[in-house]
Parts: sequence; C-alpha cells; structure tokens
Amino acid sequence: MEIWQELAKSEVFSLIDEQSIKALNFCFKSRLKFVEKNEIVVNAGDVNEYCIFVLKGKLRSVNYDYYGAESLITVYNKGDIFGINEAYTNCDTYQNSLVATEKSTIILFNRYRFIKECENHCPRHQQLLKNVTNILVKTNLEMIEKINVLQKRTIREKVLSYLHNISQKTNSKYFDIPLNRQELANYLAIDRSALSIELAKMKKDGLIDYNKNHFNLK
Amino acid sequence: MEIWQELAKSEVFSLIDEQSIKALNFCFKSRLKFVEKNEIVVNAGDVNEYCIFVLKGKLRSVNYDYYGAESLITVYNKGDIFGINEAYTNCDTYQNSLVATEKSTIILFNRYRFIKECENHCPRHQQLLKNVTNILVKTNLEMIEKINVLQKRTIREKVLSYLHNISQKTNSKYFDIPLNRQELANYLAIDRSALSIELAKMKKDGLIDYNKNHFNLK
DNA sequence: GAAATTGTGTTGCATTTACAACATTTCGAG
DNA sequence: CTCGAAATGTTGTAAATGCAACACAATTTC
Repeated sequence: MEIWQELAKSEVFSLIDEQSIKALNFCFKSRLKFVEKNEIVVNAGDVNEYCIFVLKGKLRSVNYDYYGAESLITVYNKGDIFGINEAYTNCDTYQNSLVATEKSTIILFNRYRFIKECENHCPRHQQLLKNVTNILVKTNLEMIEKINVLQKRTIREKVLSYLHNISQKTNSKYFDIPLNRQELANYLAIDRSALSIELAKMKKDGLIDYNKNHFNLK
Repeated sequence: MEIWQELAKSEVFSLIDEQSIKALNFCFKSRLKFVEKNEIVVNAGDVNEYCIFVLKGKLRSVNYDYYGAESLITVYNKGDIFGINEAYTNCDTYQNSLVATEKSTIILFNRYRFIKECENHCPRHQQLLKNVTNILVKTNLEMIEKINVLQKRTIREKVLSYLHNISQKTNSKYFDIPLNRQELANYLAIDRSALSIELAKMKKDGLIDYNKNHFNLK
C-alpha cells in the first residue's frame, strides 16, 4: 500500500520527492487512522494538535449552533488537508468540527511541522511551507466565492451564482455538481425543499436544465 | 510626513525596521496616490499589478452583479493591505473592485515583491513573507466568521451571531460595532429596514440593548 | 443657525421562504 | 428481483423578509 505515492500526488506535498516525504513523515510522528461514516474526528473545542490529511474518503468541517443545526464550512476529499489555518493561529483549540462524510482513511500530522521549518533548513521543508501558503490562498479564494454566493438575497440568485461559478471553472455550460440536493441546500444556506421547488421553476423558465447532478446553464 | 513610521506600525511590515522598509520600498518602485470618496481604485478585470496599502482613510473591496448591486467583501482601514491574495494567484486580473469609502491616501506596491523574496535572500524579505502568510491566515479566519454568520437562516440569528463574535473579540458584553446600520445590513446580506425592525424586537424581547452603535449583549 | 445631507426608525403590503408532512424515485444489499 | 433506506420532489400553510415610501433625528456644511 503506497501511502507515499498518494502524498506525493497531493497539493501539500507537491514538488517534494517521495524519499523526502518519507523523511518528513517520520519527522512528523504521524498517525494513520481509519474512521467510519459520520464519525466525528475533531470536535470544535478539542486541543489543536494535528493537521489531518485525507488519504481516502471524504470529510467535512462544520459548525453546530445552539440547536445542534449543522452548518457546512468545507468539504475535504482525498488529497486535501484539514487544519492548516488552525495550525497557524495561536488558538489552542479547534474552532470547527471535522466529520467523516463516508468511511475514510486519514493521517494525523503534528501541526507544528506545517508552520515553521525544522532546524536544518532543508529545502523540502521550505517547499512544504510554500505549498501551505498556496493552499491558504486557494481556500481564501474559495471562501470569497462562497461569500459572494451567500450574499445573494434570493434562492434563485444563489443557485445561479453557484452554477455560474462551476461553469466558469469547468469552462463549459454543461457540468456535474459535486453536491447532492441536501448538501447544496446547506452550502447555499437554504431549505432543501425550497431548493427543489426553485430548481423546477428555473427549469420551467428556461434558465437551466438538469438531471440529477448534471446541469446545463443557459 | 513620516510614511515609514506608518508602514512600520502595520502588520505587513511588522518586525521590519524603518531603514529596511525604506530599502524595500525603494526596491518596490512604489507609488503614493490620493483618492477621493467613492473613487474606484481598482476595477474587477483590471490587470493585477499592485498590492495597495492604506496609509490614511478607508476603502472597501466589492463585487457588482449583473444589475449593478454591490456586495461587500472586505473593509480596508489604515494599515491594511489589499491584493495579497490576488498577488499570489496566477490570475492576471483582479477579481474584485476596490472603492474608496472616504478620501484616502494609498501606496501602490509592486505585487511581485510580496510573493517571492529578492535574489539576495535578505532577512527583511523573509520576515515580510512571514507577515504576508499571517495576513492570509487572519483574513481566512475573518471569512470563516463571516460565512458562519451568513449561513444563519434568520435575521435574528445573523445579528446574534455577529454580535456574539464581537463580544468574544472584545471580551465584553458591552461594545461598539464598527458598522452603521446600512453597512451592517450589507454585511449580513439583509434589508436595512428589516434589520431595524428585528433589532427593536430583540430589544423588546430582552435579548440585547443598544443605542446607536453601542450594544449590550445579554 | 439654517439648509442640505446622511442615518435611522416605521408602516403596509407583496413576495419569498421555511417548515412539516407526505409522495415518488433511485439505488444498493441481500 | 425484492426490500428497505436514502435521496429527491411536491403540497399547503404560516412566518419571515424585502421593498417602497415616508417621518424623524443627527450630522455636516456654509
């Protein structure tokens, strides 16, 4: 089972050769962990110790309000890493929870290794820090995108804005969306049934066409 | 007029002494600029050349939709810097516009100086890059905060969530908010009059008390 | 200090949305 | 294939929100 190969393909470890990753990994005292669907990996408020790499599966970071209602922050797929932001803050506890959306395999990395280079100033560690910065920038842009969507006033505008973004990314009027209806409703911060209704109306009005997760933006 | 002193006090140039800032600044081929209220400094779509430092005044980054309606991204006060994120992306144009909220003085810095160090690996440049990373993390957290607020379903929840955040930051139940009613309504992505109504109801229900911009969260 | 401008509160009404409850479809496991 | 679970669509109703218009207060400007 080639964990190093998987790591080498990811963004955090990009441009770092497998040998170096092995070295880093050892240095990190990392831990492999298997989690079940709906298992809570990190609870908001837990001591902030790890950055968590997704080797296999899918997780999500969320917030729970007073009533236990969940609000989605980010989805983490294979190759993604959770906790980079939190690793950088002085705050000693996590602000969000991390939940397994499906059965997954993860690696727990000591968070400190992502925020300062080791004593010997090895080039691999400098590359790692550059990668981390790139990830910060990328998540930043994703959040701006999300804020722009959430700031729209009506369901229709939110949906159009969301679809428009994906259309731009895929550079096509035809595309699949990576969220099911309930997830999309959560992302847009609206009611699922209201979303279904509005999608149907938009189809009727000739704005969009869709079938399951495949959309056509006109 | 001591520009260097102002720069030294800011987050981007923190831990860099005035002499070094002068050197950097020269190296940046920076430009001082005076802008009037409502002047558009950067148009979304413009060629991405500068990171823009606020020496005096107040600006905001915004997006305009099809109908010209403005949605607020971030407010930039004295000491803040716009365009760090965009400097890092490969995208050669700005994604948001930058507008002067009031008469302001700004400095245009060559954006490349914020993303890679100069040839001589001077320590001041390394510190600058560290500062930039810290800013990225900070804005990231601000956005998560904003997303959490925007994801709330009702005006009341949004307002409470917003006030709760400020209360935590100031570590007090009594605080001033930095936005007027219209700005707050924009931030929460709701109607201003609906906000006024809800604030009055919340006061009546004993959840909060307020007078102008001074709030008491109970 | 008068006039103009800006900020805030209030009203009524039309529209949108949430919510709960149920119907239908899809999909995988046995 | 059949069953059951999960995902999606549909309906009616109550509630929340947006919108436009106006009133009043606060602030700035000359």
